[in-house]
Amino acid sequence: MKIATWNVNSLKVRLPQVLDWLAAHRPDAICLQELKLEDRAFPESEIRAAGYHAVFAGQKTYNGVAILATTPPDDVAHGIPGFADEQKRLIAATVGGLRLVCGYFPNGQEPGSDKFAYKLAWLDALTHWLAAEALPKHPRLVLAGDFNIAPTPADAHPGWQEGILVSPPERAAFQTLLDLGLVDAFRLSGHSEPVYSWWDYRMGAFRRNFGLRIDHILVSRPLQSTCRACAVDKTPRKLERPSDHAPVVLELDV
DNA sequence: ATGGCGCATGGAATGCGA
Repeated sequence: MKIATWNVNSLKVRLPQVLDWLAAHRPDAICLQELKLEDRAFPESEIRAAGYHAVFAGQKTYNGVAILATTPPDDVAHGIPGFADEQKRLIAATVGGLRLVCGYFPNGQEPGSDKFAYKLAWLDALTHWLAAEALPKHPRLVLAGDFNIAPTPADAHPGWQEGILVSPPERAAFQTLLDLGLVDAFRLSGHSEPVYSWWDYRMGAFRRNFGLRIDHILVSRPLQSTCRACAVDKTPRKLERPSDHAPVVLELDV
């Protein structure tokens, strides 16, 4: 099985690139973030024509998440139960016997800000829901998405080693997710070169590889031994009008 | 690196992302 995640930064703008990428890579499922469109504007027919079923939770202008799969996603759930939130940042569904949780984690703006507090509260709610409900109910679980956290210094360019996305509280929250028994699939294989999944549009960041690895696929422990390969596909980032994020792809022997 | 980009809204200038 092949599972991907991609923050597309507007599905309206990126739809042709998404359809091209799906045709080229044929993942069994893909988690999308930052749709930036309302549900009534979701391009369901185009995606269906490409051979994918879609479940989604969108809103105007910001956020929005979706799961696309070659088989119909089952048992669909929206949001973090018990965490009142108008921002559409989480959708979960069962695909091919795996529980997929697709998240667009808050950015946090800057440590100490209100948005940073929201980010930590969101992470705390996610962690408690995974521990108390999702993981016990679904031992074979995949948590994929734009985490907006570079977990270790190796996941951030040497010039970005403090501040938002790399701060100690954010990294502690990421570690708490790992402590639930989740495994960063990318880290299961060795990487000698730095690998990033996001580069700022400005200042030639992509050209200079001034990036961060903030898009992740975490798998529950029962799935760990099935992980064959996990990689970032930088190709779409080189296109005209790219998303600032690249897709991350995990191949599992399931 | 934060200015400089890109997207959405709305129809210019601003908020936001990371």
